[in-house]
Amino acid sequence: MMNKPVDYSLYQRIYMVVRQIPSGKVATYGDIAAIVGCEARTVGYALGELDERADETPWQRVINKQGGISTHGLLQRQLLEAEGVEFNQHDQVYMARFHWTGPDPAWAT
DNA sequence: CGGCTGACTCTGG
DNA sequence: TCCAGAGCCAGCC
Repeated sequence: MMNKPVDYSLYQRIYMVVRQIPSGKVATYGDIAAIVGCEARTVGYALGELDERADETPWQRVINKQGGISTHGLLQRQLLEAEGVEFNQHDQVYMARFHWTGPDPAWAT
């Protein structure tokens, strides 16, 4: 069903995609970037403007490609573990088990 | 309109 | 394996 091309800003689209990540799963900056059509850095910049207290967007589910956390490590890790995401001895998420494989088909634009 | 800032990823040495 | 440089987007003074 063709949704009208909403004039949401790139940042808004990024947040939109992030909210598609189910609890207990994680996605990388590159994944989000590929979906909204921008560079990985831009995704990081967008998330950087979020208030950590803003529960509207599960920013903690977005991690780097290494499966680790770039900054504010502790808080983000705590939140992920609370959702059932496990870390190995390298402080990286078990991507094979928790990596989000993409948006829900029913979501399709 | 110019300049600054910021949660990434890849490549080479 | 560790470190530095490049890439060059969007939003806010």
